[in-house]
Amino acid sequence: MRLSQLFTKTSKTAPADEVSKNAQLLIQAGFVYKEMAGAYAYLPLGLKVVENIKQIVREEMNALGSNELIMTGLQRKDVWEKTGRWDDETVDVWFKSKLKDDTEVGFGWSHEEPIVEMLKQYIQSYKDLPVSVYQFQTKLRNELRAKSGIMRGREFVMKDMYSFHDSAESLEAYYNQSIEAYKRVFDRLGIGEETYVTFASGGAFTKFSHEFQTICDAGEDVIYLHRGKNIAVNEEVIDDAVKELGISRDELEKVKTAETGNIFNFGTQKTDEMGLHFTGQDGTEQSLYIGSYGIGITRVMGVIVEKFADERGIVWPEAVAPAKVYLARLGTETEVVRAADELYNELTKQGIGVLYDDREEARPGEKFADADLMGIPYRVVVSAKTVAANSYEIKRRSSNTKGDPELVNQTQLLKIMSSPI
RNA sequence: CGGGGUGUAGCGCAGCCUGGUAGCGCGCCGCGUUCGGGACGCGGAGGUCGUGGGUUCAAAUCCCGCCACCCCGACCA
Repeated sequence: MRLSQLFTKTSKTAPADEVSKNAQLLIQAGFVYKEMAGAYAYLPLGLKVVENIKQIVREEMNALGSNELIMTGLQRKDVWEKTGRWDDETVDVWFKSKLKDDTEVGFGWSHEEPIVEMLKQYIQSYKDLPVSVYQFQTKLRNELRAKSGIMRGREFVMKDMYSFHDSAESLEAYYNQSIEAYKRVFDRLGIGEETYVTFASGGAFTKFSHEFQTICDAGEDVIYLHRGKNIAVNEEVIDDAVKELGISRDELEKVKTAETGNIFNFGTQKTDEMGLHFTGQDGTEQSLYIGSYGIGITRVMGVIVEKFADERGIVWPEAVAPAKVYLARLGTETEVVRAADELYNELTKQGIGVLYDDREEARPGEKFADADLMGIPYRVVVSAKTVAANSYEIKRRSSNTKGDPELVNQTQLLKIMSSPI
């Protein structure tokens, strides 16, 4: 992508009405636009990040044998009434409206009930099971108060997966597989080491559910952590968990975290309430077991910004960055332009994402500052100097890599660029 | 939803206390000089001062209502 064609601009000043680091930087760098409190539009660069995160999640969900689909934003009242969750007293985040003929409809804050209802049409026999489906959906929740930028909004993108089984054992096996899949997701997103499978309140069927909690000061949760034993417990169930797991509270470290994912065993309650059954091998009607598995896509994006940003701006892990390299062209001399264009074409041809700063009016300092603010992993400079030396200058963005920019030839550059993430 | 704070140019702000021609920086447009870490000079454009009402000869400024945004708390199957 050429910056000269990108309509967004960076700003030297952070927006005054945002306090959270993620919203400030994402707005400053032109990744998101705030439409209203708790609702952000994703601009080209921000959208690229969202899509990169989604793609990683998609690959891992597909590897679990799950089927991607997309449910509707508008939802039926009667479907939710079956489980008593249409009631505003029970679910206090509903956005509701009416059709022209006065039929009440809800805006999807979750999709469990509609998916169960939908699957009644397709699941009748044990031969149809197990089934796993997932989607990336914009969830709409009428939160009393939006906060923390894109980490806690009224409109956000979530991956939600649901699995359906003919036995508790089948569900449990899949549940455990999904834990491993989630770990791979967070590893690939670059926050695996800081994300803990955490015991949390379970609900009707199991004593505990599992949350994926990422250490983050801007998060809303508090967990108790034993890094050595890799045990994490949400504050809300700490007393129960200490008893259950036979650990002492004193050996646990208290840390602030953001809930980036959660998985939940529903047992058969919801399918029974909604009348989703199957015929077993013995010809009798039996109850289905459901698991539900969420990952907050846009929240993950916010957490990544919060965790890695430094005083110069965002620092994206390579796997989610909107581009792998920021190509800064300094100068407008014919040979400089030619060299930069050629490199841009070559990198693009090789499938390497490039943000090409071909702006004629921007001075070097401005380009460097933008490269830093946008958090692109590599910065490559093409200038009269580098052309004369028949080389390119390359520098990593990440704050933990020290050292000045180095000059490399095209072969070396391409080798670095195509190296595994 | 309770408490607190803030709304003035695209962005960041001053002006309000003490009413009297709406200002600064960044950004934007034009010309010139510059050109490796957000350059400089000259010229220029851009404003329902959140909104509705009230007081006054006169309101960005004083009073009342409303709206929006932010923070703390509560809430977060």
